[in-house]
Amino acid sequence: MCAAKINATAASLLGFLHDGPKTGWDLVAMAQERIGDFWSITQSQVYRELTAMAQEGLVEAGERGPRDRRPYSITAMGRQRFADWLDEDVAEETTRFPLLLVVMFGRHVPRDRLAEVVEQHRQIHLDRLAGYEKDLARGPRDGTPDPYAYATLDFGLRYERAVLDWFDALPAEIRATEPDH
Amino acid sequence: MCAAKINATAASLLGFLHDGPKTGWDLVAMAQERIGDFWSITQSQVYRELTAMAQEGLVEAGERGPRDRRPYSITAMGRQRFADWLDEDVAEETTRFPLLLVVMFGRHVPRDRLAEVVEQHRQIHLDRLAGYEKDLARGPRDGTPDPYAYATLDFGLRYERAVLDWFDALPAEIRATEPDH
DNA sequence: TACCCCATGTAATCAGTTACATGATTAT
DNA sequence: ATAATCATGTAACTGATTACATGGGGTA
Repeated sequence: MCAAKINATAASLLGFLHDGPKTGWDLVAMAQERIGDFWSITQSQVYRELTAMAQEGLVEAGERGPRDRRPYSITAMGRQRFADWLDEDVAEETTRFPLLLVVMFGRHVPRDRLAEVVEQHRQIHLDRLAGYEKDLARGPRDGTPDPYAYATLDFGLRYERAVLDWFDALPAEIRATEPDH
Repeated sequence: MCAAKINATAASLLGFLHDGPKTGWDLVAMAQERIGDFWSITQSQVYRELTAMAQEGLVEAGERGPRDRRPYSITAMGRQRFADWLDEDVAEETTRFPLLLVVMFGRHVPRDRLAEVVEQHRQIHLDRLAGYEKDLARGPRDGTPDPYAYATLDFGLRYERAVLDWFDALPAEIRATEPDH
């Protein structure tokens, strides 16, 4: 009942808790901001993992503060388990890209509809790229450069640029609406 | 109890069934080959979805053939539901990239370990790119060019190239092992 | 006082993964 | 005969998502 492997979501929470106690609410916001672009976490998960980790002794709940805020801090066991997680094999990324499904089944999709969907998603990626570029321009949150955070941002930038290049290279069958005449 | 929304996995199966009856086994292989790179499907899921869709009347099970092969064919209702699915909003892609978590928490990772993990994954992406390039060189499976399949392959190529460029641009703190002297 | 945001938590469901059990057919 | 592969299916579990319920605290 002790050395159960933790999952990446729980590990992330432990990672954030290295910087000091945080409430579930804080962790949700923090995860959204710092890893939300490549690791989605919901509020439900956070509270569940915190409860579970508290039971295992990886984190400790502190006194409830105003508005029922309950800060959790990481324990020595929690640090150990986080280090263990870092020592395990790192899984490959999983991508599930519904748009590519629609494209693959493109011959069953009315041409105008396909072009519409494609254009919608191109816009999404344009917006995401713009967001990343704004983050880049703003620089590190606390002024001190963090090569690790920068590297993940750089990934986002390169990814979105690659996706946009892909959109631009799509053939007319997929990208353009039927000429009307 | 009728118009329940189908999920993307079920929709994909319906998509494949447009080309004629297929068994669960066939569908697993087909999905792996044609959409496996951006939509993972397990054998368990396929059989479960087929059973469920049969109950809803979206597919019909045929006679069992040799080796208990049981071909499913799509029904009119199935075609309709597939078309409905194509008409819904297409969800954004979800990416879960454990390596980026490790990088983000890089300051808690021993330097050599970090470099090791990074190198392992660079190799994975090199291999994937090589695989895609081979697919590209081989051309369409049945000789007839398919712009839709080509577009998804093109995505894979661009994605892997972008990831590799990212690896190459990583700073020494992340990519290089400690110089020993 | 009324309203909005902060904050925690539960319930229900859906989706995905792993592992296993079973038997048929083909090839050696 | 036996091993490998084809083929279907179930069980158990883990993880992720959505929706909802509850109440505190600050502000207009």
